[in-house]
Amino acid sequence: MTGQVRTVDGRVAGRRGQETRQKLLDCLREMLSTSPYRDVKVIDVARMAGTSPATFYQYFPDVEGAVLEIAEEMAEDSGGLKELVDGKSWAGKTGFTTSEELVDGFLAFWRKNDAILRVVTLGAAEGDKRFFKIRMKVLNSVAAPLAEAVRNNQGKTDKTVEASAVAGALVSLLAAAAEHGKAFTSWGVKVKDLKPNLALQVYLGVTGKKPPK
Amino acid sequence: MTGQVRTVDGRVAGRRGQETRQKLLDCLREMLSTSPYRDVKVIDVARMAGTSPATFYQYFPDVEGAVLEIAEEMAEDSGGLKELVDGKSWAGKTGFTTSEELVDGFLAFWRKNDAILRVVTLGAAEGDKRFFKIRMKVLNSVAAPLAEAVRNNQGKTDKTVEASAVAGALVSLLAAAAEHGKAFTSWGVKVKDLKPNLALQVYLGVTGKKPPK
DNA sequence: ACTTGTCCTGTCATGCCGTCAGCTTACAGC
DNA sequence: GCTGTAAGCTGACGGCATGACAGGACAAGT
Repeated sequence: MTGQVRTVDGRVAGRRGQETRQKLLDCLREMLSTSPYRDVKVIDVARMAGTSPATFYQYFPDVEGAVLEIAEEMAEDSGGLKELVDGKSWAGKTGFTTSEELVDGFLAFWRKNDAILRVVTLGAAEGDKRFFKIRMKVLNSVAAPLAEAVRNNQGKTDKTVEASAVAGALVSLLAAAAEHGKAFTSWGVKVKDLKPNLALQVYLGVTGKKPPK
Repeated sequence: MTGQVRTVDGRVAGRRGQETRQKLLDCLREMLSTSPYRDVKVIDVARMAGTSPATFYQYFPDVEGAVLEIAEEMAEDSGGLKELVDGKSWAGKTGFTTSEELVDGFLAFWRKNDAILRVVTLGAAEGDKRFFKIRMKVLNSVAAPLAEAVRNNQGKTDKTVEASAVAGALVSLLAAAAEHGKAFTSWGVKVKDLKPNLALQVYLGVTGKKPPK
């Protein structure tokens, strides 16, 4: 699908070129997690990678372009989140374990990619379609199978559109908790209680029942 | 409380100075809602205000400093959100109306200030304490009275800490919906259904019961 | 050794950042 | 009206980031 990796001016990148390119992406990633997005400069990334700004511009149109690259890579990676829901049981105690593992996995994924996800979230909020699409891909990797679970476990009274809405709300809540965990602790939620609380919310949303003790 | 407005180098600002300062803030606000945060430049703000970059630096240390100013102003303004909850009844149909009006008011506030709130949210996520504090002030203007409502309307079994947690989760959901409304519509939630759905969630969270039809 | 195509950097023009000295304006005291 | 003082603003400057280009370094094949 992707064809070959190409430079900005259309040349195909060879082995050495791809290494340099990757190194730049890695350094940018590192940079994003240590500096505010607004302060990330091409020259700093290039320096960190032991190369020159000109080299950076051979492979990426600008910082945003390179960020999109990283974000797309992460979005691919987010496909693995599906396995946290797909084919899992939501019955009784097993169901609550499913919920706990989902919360755990989701938060872990977010924490691992928090720097890049911050930028993606900002871009999406600013109305950039490319970032929006990437964000939806990540959220949908959980929301889609979760909606399916809701459909299978909720009563038959609700319409199909409700299931997606419930799943969306739950995923939004998880994302908010992952991105602003500190807000919850300042609301009196102890760090160790955050995951159980979220797991409870998810279980309630999917099954509509209180979990077994 | 605030004392006088001062320039960066310590002079007190007079009438004309305050006007210029305010004009710069207004233009920055405008700028933020039309350009990505990363691309907002001092020189553009100054040009738009019909002044020079040097003047900008007389009143603000940098773009971030000016943004903080706007954000603090907005945080003050957010105090009005309290009235959406304080002294309202959560009983029966009236209760659901309370919930609807809360959702409506919150979303309206967020929409009105969405540009600055995006930046505040980013800053908070990046770990900046000043932005975090401002964000908490906005969220708490709803979360605090909402927690009180939860305590008054939920059963007596739950501990006090739970009420804050529930209120926090609800407010987080509202913020997510306000900031990423498009995500919900792409999950099949029609624009006109978003507010009723949120109102339902809030009502459920506060009272623990389904609303009367 | 020579050729070819990839890869990187030195250099340059441009433009923004952030600071300073110094000019203008407002105003209070006389 | 004159003058001193502080407020208000800007031109100009060194410094740095951006983005483009030409040309040198390098690897691989002939």
